[in-house]
Amino acid sequence: MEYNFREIEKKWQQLWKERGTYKVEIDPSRPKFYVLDMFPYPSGAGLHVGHPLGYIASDIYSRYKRLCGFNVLHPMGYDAFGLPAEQYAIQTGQHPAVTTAQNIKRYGEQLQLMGFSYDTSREINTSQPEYYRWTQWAFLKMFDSYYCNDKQQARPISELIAAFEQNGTQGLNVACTNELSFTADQWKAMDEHKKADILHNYRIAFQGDTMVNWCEALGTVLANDEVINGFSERGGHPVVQKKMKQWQLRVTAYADRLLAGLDTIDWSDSLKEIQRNWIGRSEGAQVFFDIDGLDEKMEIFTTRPDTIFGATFMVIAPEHELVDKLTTPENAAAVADYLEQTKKRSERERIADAKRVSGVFTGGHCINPFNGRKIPIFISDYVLAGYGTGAIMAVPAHDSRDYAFAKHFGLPIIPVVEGGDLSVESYDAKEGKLINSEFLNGLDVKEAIQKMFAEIESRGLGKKRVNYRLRDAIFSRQRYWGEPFPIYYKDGIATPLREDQLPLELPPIDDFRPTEKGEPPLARAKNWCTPEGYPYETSTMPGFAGSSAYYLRYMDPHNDKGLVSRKADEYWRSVDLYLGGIEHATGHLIYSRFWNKFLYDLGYVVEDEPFRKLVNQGMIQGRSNFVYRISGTNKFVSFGLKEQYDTQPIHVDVNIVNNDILDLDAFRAWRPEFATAEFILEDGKYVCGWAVEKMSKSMFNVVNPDQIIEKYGADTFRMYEMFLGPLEQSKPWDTKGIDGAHKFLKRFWRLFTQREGNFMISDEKATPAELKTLHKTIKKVTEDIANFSFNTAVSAFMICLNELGDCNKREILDPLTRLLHPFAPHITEELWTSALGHETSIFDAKMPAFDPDHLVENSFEYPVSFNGKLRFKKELPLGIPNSEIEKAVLADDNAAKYLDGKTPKKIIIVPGKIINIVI
RNA sequence: GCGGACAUGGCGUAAUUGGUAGCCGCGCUAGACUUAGGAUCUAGUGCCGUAAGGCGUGGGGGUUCGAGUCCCUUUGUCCGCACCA
Repeated sequence: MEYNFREIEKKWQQLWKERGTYKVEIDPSRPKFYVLDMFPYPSGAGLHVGHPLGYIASDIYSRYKRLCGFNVLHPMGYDAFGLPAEQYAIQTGQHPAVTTAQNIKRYGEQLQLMGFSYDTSREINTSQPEYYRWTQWAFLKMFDSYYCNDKQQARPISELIAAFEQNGTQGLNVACTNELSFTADQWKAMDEHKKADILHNYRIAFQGDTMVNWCEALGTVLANDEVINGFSERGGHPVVQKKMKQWQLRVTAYADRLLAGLDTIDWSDSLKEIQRNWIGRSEGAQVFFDIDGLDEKMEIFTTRPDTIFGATFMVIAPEHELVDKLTTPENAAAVADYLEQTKKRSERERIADAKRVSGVFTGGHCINPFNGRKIPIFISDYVLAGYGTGAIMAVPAHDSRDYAFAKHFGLPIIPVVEGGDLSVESYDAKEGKLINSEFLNGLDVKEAIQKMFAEIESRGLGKKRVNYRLRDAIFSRQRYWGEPFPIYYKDGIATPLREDQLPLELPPIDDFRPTEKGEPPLARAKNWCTPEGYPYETSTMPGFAGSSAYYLRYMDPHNDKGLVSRKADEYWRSVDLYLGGIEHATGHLIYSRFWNKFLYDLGYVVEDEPFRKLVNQGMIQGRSNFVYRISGTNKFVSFGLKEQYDTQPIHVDVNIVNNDILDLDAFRAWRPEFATAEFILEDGKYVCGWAVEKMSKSMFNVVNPDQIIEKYGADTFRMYEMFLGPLEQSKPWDTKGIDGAHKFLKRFWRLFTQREGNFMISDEKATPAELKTLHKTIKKVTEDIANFSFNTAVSAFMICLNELGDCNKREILDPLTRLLHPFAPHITEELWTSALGHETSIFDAKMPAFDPDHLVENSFEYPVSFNGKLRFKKELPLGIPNSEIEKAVLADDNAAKYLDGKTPKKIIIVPGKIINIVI
């Protein structure tokens, strides 16, 4: 009986569906385990072989945990709002909802083919009102909250209003955009507009002016992580800086907790490091400098207050608010000119000539508060408006950027730390003795920094302060295909809807472009206003909104009373294993943690961190094939001979190439222009060249899982993807090699059917050797799954079959089938019921237990070839003490010769063998 | 520039975590069965050498009885951040 994978896989996928095999419910009698994949954005191209890598790994883990007795939640869904569907709609007029639904259907079919154990009754789709209602709900909660630094917690905004009425801003320690100061009376005297404005300064979801990444081609703003080197992540369009009023989320309020939380979760060090860098915490001092001739002070941030005696000038960002006041009439023209110049330079250009020094003198001066010296104030775009206070004290002797600036403008350079050669470059190191610094002289840098913190505070010049690189998340997009904000404008004041008015559904429109006035497409919607006629917000939420709390929704996907019920949340708690790509390190994985912590503060969820363990699967790249056309002809020369001709490489569809050998007929049929192609072969074959590239249609290197499954079956596909290499590693897809995995399954099948061609299982007792092989495999595979080392687990199965020969004993095959099930669910399910005769699904079986008794080595050998002098091989029974082994070694003739009368210093013994004898 | 990861046969990789380097698979070679095989099975396959033997984990150095593994140095590849004060 042949291994008919097509029939078997179809049969079981059907049965699983009918029986609802993978449906899970809360079950307090069993421990829970939550395994989640980062849900896909359903693109029009469908899945290629790279996408399922993580899904296969998580499915293996889910099934394994289930077989270990856990109640496993393993859901899947779709991140369905997003730019590509909208871009497609602009081009074709097709409503994004329509194309998205089509794509989801296609994805669902493809996923189904791979035999995943998803509870499909929990499937979610972020673009459906039943789902995004809760995204809007969370937004309302954020709008209605501020962050209290003392309590380290989000609190209702009403508390803050009460505090303002009592004491104004007196004694306030809360997260805010700008430090404001007013009394209770002033607060009470403000009108509604003013109060609303002030509150935006404190809300966790708030509106405010900010420099944004504006993408003209897409007609929308983008978050920092959506911009790559000045181009949009999606589409690769240029992005410029622009000041705009935008909805934002006060992620910065959580910076410290986001940082601290990293120590409590089981993520890779490299990923944690990326997040730490992204948050970019730095300790320093806020210092106020007097401005010569002005009443105001210049606030700066520095991590090196110890170098303040070396500050020979100040630099402010072009966008700094004091620019106008500082500029003296004689410098006005030059300053205006410079500002004009920097405005024109896009972010990209600024990055491109990061090394070019540019700047202009304002004419204004600051007074160094420690030595009273007057120092000039410059404007330069190397100081960023968005970081710190947008102003710095420049210490050219100990900061390379300040050094370059000082050299360029001929400014004085005063060393204040010993070391380095200032004629060549600045000395940036954080070590050495202080000089030229009055009371700091002789101190070590680290001591001096601490001393200065104290001095600055005691002299009332400023405070010790922590600064973050992390910015508040810009939360609005001038686009159609996203969640509408549950906000309307009453007399121009942003007003939230009530919770019972949710969801605010996305209205239908038929033209998806921005309006002529440059408003977002939603402005085209008819009656986009409340029943009273107040207009709704026309921008929509960004891509990360819907994916920030989706893991909570899976716990209780049909609840219409809340995002997740307390009961479901208390049972499922948080994701135990999260699988996905590293590309979400600074986007989704930050926002989700923020979102979860916010809900935690409000008491809606019980866990502070959403993803306990996270594994980043590598990316699967494409392996492109090339043919070599002899220039100006329709003749193609095989790879090995191409040097003899003048050729051009041409991408060829990898699906008509097998093991780098071109299928000539298929090639001629591929495209009309190749119908008459001629070939120069080597050894009768046309060998193609190859290269590793991104998997994409234009490279003709997309391998479709459907085709692989059609040819080899899902079980083979699953095993082969795992066998390809370590899960975390990126690697090119190469179909060649899949035969090995397929051969393994055929051999496995044959063990059950080898005699007569029908299933035939022997009830004979297994030999010790067979048991040893079985238990060795159980041990290895179990450990490998726990370590996410699926490639070595697959190897272990192959070794197991090599060792078993044609053993068809139940005592071996029954546990082996269970062990293999997570990897190859269809074939094992079939064999479990048909060949082994079990009545219940193998998915409800138990993982075989590993018994160390069967692993006992039966002999101790010491084949040693040491320095080419000592050679012997003896067998000793295992389990004897080391002293006995040593005695046996000393009694050996060859060893005696080698030792030549000397006593060995040490005999190095590891289980099963002697490694070395040291004289 | 800063931070991180990696480097092993023709290829993907493995190595009990400091203990016989190259497991498993692909590919290749030879053979068996077969009308045929892109099926199956057997044997071989790191490199040089007929062999004995020698050499081998990017290069150089070190620690150790012993290093793919640890340390220093160097080269190369990939990734993250990038004027972050």
